Order: sequence, then structure tokens, then C-alpha cells
Amino acid sequence: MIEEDLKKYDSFDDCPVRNVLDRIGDKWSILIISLLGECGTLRFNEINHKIGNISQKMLTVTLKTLEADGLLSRKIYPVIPPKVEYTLTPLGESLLPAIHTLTLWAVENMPAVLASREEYRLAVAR
Amino acid sequence: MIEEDLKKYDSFDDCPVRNVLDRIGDKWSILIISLLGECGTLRFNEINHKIGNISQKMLTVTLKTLEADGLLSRKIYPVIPPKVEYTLTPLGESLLPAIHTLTLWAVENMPAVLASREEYRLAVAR
DNA sequence: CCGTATCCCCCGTGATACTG
DNA sequence: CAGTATCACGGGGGATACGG
Repeated sequence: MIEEDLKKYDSFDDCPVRNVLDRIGDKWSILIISLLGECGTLRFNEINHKIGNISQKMLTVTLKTLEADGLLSRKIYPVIPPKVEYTLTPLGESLLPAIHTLTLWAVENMPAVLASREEYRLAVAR
Repeated sequence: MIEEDLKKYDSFDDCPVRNVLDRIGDKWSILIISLLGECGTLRFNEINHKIGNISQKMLTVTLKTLEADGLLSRKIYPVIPPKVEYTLTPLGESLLPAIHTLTLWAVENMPAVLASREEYRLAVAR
């Protein structure tokens, strides 16, 4: 019984912010979306080099997830060596303003957060 | 221009969006911030019950982290049994618009994301 | 060049029991 | 009521090697 009875009181599963963070709150998604938002279209290795410290595996995995979610599209040129281009879909582009808002907050307020955290650390250490 | 100013954050380590997600991109932070944004001030067990499916440990950990980051404040009443109230700081409140923007996007576009994902799943299965 | 396929480790999260 | 303490686990993520 319990499993189902609890679900109707489960505010968690229906929270839209959590749903979106479950999709794009991982380590690389938003970074890739921002990058494509700036640059328009990029090849696999271009993204790889621009980010710099992402593993090839995670880049592949993240791009595939974003494609499955309909946030970016993949164009394969049947040439050798292979050439693949990634571009945001309109759905992906629609996410840019939200990311931008979050970015602005970060630029303005992260220094305060870091300062607070340092102060807290010192207070606890004492 | 903001767009150009942000370009200097291209590298991963200095990316503001990643910094903020590293802090509040965990499973419970944004949910708690939203809740306090709605309700103003809440006691430990009130948050516990309103969220419903968070473990006591994670609630404690998340609240402590948010306090250390200066996003919420903690008021302890020296009574027995203990009474502790949590309220957003101005810094925490300043995050609400960004969360709201993200929420709006989720409400509007998550159905499309889920549909795309299902379609992709079917395409791969074939 | 653009991926796949493995192996492995860390740590965020949860379950449970206990305390002032 | 509001936490601590401890144990356990699952999976996100990295390193590496191989494939078309």
C-alpha cells in the first residue's frame, strides 16, 4: 500500500524546478548549452577543446542526452574522417534566457556566497 | 554588453553557471529555498513535513550548507523542547527570481522534453 | 575524427538508531 | 523537537583502450 499512498502527497515528484534540474542539473549540460548558444554550431572536437577538461566519454554521453531531450540537433556529414555538427534546437534556445538569469545572479552574488562560506568555516573552526 | 562580458568565463573553472549549480544544484537546496520563499519562516519539522520525502539527515545537511552559504538564517529559541526557525536572507531571496524563471521554463517546456525523450527511446529501440 | 566499451572510484543520498 | 552518528549502496563521472 504505502508506496502508492505516499505518492499523492509527494510534492517532490511534481516540482517543476526539480524536474528540470534532474535533466540539465548535471555537470556538463548547461555548459554545453551555453556554449552552443554563444557559438551557434560546433563540431565535437571544438566543444571538447573549448570546455577543456571534459572527458570524451562524458561529452558523448551529455550530447546524446541533450539530443534525446530535443535540446540540440546533430548533423552527420558522411565523410572520412567523420564530421558531426551540433546546434541548439528552438527548444534548446528557449532555455538560454533562464540560464542567463542564473548566470547574472551568479556573477553578482557568488562572491557574497563564497565570503559567507569562508566566514562560516572560520567560525566553526574556532 | 553583457553577452560579451560573459565570454571571459568560457573556461570551466570560472564559469558562473557551474559555480552556482555546484552550490544549489543538489537534490534539495532549490526546493527548500522555494519553500521558504513561499512561506517566509518555517521550523525544522514544518519543512520536513512539507517536503515529505526528504530524510532527516539530508534536511539537516542541506540547511546547514545553505546557512553557511549565507542563503538562509537560523534562529534558535533556547527552550525545551528546542525550537528552530529558518528564514531566507536577502541574499537567498535574491535567488528567487532566477528560480522562478527556471520554473516557468519547466512548466512550459518539460512536456516537450519528455515527449522528445520518449520518441528518441522508441527510435533507438527499433 | 568521432565515438564505444570497460573498469573503477568517489561521494551524495538514504535507512536506521541514538541524544540533549 | 531538532538534531548526530554510523553504515551501506547506487550511480555519476573519469581513465584508458579499442573501433569504424
